[in-house]
Amino acid sequence: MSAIKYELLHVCKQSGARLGRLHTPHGVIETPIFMPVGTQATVKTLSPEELKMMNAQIILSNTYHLWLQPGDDIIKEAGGLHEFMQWDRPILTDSGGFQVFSLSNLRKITEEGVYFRHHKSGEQLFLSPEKAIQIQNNLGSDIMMSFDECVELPAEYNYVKQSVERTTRWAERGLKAHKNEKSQALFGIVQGGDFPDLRKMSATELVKLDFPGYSIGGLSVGESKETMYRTIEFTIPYLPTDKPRYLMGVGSSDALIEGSIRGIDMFDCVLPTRIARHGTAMTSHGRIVIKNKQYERDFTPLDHECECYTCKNYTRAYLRHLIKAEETFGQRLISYHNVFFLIRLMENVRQAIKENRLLDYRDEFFAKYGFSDPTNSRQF
RNA sequence: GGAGGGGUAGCGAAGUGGCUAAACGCGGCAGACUGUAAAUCUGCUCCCUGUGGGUUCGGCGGUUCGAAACCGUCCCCCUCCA
Repeated sequence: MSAIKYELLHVCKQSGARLGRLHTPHGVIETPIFMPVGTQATVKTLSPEELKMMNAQIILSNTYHLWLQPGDDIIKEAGGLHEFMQWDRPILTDSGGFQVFSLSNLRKITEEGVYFRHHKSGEQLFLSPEKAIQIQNNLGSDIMMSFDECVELPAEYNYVKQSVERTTRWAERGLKAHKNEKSQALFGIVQGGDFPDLRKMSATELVKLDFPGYSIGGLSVGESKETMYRTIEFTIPYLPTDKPRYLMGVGSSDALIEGSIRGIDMFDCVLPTRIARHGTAMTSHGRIVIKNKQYERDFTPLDHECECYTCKNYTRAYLRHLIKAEETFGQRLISYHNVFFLIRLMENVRQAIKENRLLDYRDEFFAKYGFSDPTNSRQF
């Protein structure tokens, strides 16, 4: 009895993309979907009300960060993460596996788990597959991730092979440690770098363990878009069609569309909120760096075709001013717009799947975006 | 009127004979950002431009092989005493 249930509603006749519904303890989400990231129990600068206004259906949070601060025991005592942060819709938590990658110079991997050195205090920390599950059980997320190693690309075949085997063993250990199977679903994470046989091995071994959903990890970590798409293509066939597939850490608009076409159901990414804070907006006509001088006297909206709160009320000149003056309101307005933009994009993708025209939609979107070279991610 | 301190690139501020077109900070202009060590990081910022050239350190005139730095003089600013 799994805590979640995936319902495949329709397959796009033109592209093969999947339209679905994922039933979770905190509600139903429509897939393919983009999940905004709220690492420290908040999507940076945005309130739960604002996320609801833009129709965010599920958000992501992080085991590693909440374990260190404020501590998962405190969140459990608060009544769980939903209650603690006042978000009553579904939450997915990452396991800390990405921190094995992003904090690579501060950690040491062993079979038992990973030793981290706290980046500020220098304190010695240890995270294991069991510990990651226990923390997520305390957080009470709807969907939890197995503790994995996210390997940087390019990588040595032999290293990736032993890493994948270890990640699979860790997944099995996590499954055994999981206490709340009825209220929380645990996903397995497929690794294997850009090697077809290792991805196959990873996927088939995890599928044997019968997880309620599968993530594809280890992508968007330095490889080309071409490699990423190819890797998705040769991984997906080994995943069951009656379970959700989650492509971890991917959130540029082109990759959301291309991923959906290849059968991905869920995406998450810090990109929209991070670049917003740094003064860049995603628009239907391409990325614009709002802090650039050319917008100094531009009294038009960020995106003429956008209906978000920011675009309905404020000008580029004002947003540029706020960002340059380091006013947090500017970061909020652009974060709001960027997340809205990706959520709306996925609504359009779902509609296109329903109408069996996702490939046409992709071409229209790319043409308008000013996208000419599909291997050049910089335009997104 | 007397005593002292100071004038360096858009601003602040190092530098007191060659390694200085001149540290550093700010500002400015660009770029990056993909399961968030990220309101962060990187580059450029006298002029023309090729890893080449041309003009600079208040003005003018000297000393020296060589000066932003030493000397003379003029201009301007600040502090204290009258």
